[in-house]
Amino acid sequence: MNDKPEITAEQRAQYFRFFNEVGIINQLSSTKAERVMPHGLTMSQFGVLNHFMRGLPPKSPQDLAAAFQVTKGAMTNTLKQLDSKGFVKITPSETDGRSKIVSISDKGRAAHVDAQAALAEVFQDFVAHFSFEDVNALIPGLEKIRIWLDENR
Amino acid sequence: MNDKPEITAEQRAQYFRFFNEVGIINQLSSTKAERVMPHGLTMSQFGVLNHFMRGLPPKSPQDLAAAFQVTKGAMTNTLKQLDSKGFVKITPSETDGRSKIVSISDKGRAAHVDAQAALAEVFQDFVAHFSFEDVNALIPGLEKIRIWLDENR
DNA sequence: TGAAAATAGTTTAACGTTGAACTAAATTAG
DNA sequence: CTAATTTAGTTCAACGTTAAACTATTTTCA
Repeated sequence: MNDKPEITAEQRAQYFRFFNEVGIINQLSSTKAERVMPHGLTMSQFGVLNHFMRGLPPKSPQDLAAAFQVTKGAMTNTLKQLDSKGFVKITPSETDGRSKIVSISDKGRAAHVDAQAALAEVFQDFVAHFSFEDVNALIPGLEKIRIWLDENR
Repeated sequence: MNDKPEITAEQRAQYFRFFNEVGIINQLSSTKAERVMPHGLTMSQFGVLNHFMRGLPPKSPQDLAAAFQVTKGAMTNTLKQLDSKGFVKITPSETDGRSKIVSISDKGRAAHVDAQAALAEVFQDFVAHFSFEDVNALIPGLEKIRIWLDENR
């Protein structure tokens, strides 16, 4: 009938299963983490702080949205809350009147330390059950899939 | 200072990275899939139909919530919409006055066929880029982590 | 058997997300 | 140069989720 690559029903079920597992892991882990987060931080907010704490330079909201693969609207929302807590500095770009530059503040750095500690507590058990090698082995495969999904959305 | 298992900052970053990749994959894939879904089906709704199409017997909302690892409230919401579309039958349990029994309807079966076809279209490219073996290799690791997270929420 | 505890399901508020509509500024082309 | 297009950011409605409060049953056990 057609010459497209065919897969069996069992294989299709396994592909589906992959996305199912990913969905449940995401749901359970972020709920678990957010429950212990200090300063009312969400994982999205923590992600932005974490980004800058990794030594990355100030970025525009647009660049942050791209880095985290969320819409501009979602990033506006996240940044608004970080700003209201004084955890980031947002200044207008000097070279582009449409754009802004986001960087982390000292208060944000302190909050990140607290959040990191809270997360470490939660991940204690996880780390005890899943070795670094176990988790690390999964990352290249996940990364390839994530990149492809990003390029083909 | 303490005798808990210590991990390096680099290792902690990799653990964090794992959950990051999972989060992005989940977000991108479900948005992509939901965009082409027929009958206004969400992935949650499709999941329930799919569950029954795999030949599994009728179940209570509670059992479905457990199977999909969502709260009872979320499952109430999903079932309400499937019911309003006539895709499931919901009848009171005959042995327990608190409980109900959910099963798929003929209309639901037909909708699932349509949805499966729409998904197949979307996954066409994905399947072409990621072999069954690639994806399959990730599942046992993900499953172990999902089970642990479920048991330790 | 009767009171207390557990369980099934619903409802509601709060939240983060998408997608679309919108404003304002910058870039591109005729 | 000016008009059309693109880009950065905001706002808003819709949606699915959690958590918590609630009703109605069932189970436990003293």
